[in-house]
Amino acid sequence: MNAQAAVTALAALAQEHRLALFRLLVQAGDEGMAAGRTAERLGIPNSSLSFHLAQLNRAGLIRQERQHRSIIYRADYEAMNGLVGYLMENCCGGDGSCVPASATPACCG
Amino acid sequence: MNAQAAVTALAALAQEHRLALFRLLVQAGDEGMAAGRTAERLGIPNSSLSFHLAQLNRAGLIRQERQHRSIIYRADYEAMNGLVGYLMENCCGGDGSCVPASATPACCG
DNA sequence: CTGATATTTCGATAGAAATGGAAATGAGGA
DNA sequence: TCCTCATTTCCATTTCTATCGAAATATCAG
Repeated sequence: MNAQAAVTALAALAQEHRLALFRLLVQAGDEGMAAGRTAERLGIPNSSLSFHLAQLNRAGLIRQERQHRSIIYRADYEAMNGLVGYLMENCCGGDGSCVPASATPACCG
Repeated sequence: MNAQAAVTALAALAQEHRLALFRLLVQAGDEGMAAGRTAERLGIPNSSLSFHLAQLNRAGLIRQERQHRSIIYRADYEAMNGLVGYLMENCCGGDGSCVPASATPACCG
């Protein structure tokens, strides 16, 4: 994770619909969710949703996979963990007095 | 942490200079850093820096305290932890199969 | 091939955010 | 009080972003 990638990821998340979308996928887990289904759940037009999915994808926060006629989206947990780690990097001077390395945040890792 | 607050916080971090600024303060720890000193470190004009500090402050990610003629800024670790927790909330369906509650990310908490 | 379904691309409009110099504000020292 | 230092506010300009209907693309079933 570098500054540029982190800014891109944070910008992708810094929008009402995209944040809801990402959390929806985080909570959906391995199973993921089809694009159309997320549009239903969030109540926004398909074209808007597609735009937001593209942003999250470009930021590396989600992955897509075609399944029959649908495209299934999944959260990329590794990317999320990397972003969180970047924010907390060397917290309080990085002398280890603050957070033990073992407590580094990680989901599904 | 709610969606609105999270979007505000993420938007505050989704900018090259503000992200660098926030990480600088995270790494500075309890001691914090004066506004002018952060401008020096980041090499940006005071007026720009002040704008960015205000954004982070409005988002609740940093705190300020006057000390003599300077204003010392500090990262708000609790806010950061709250934001991270919000992103990971109910990860993978929230059945606990993914992240044990004890591994919830936390810095200085 | 034809029709149906799922998703993305296009395009125009409207709104929000970053920038930095100059001036204003606020606090402390002599 | 007067001066200096630290920080913020103001302002105009420029650039980036969200929105969503309509049309285009892609996959599959029959």
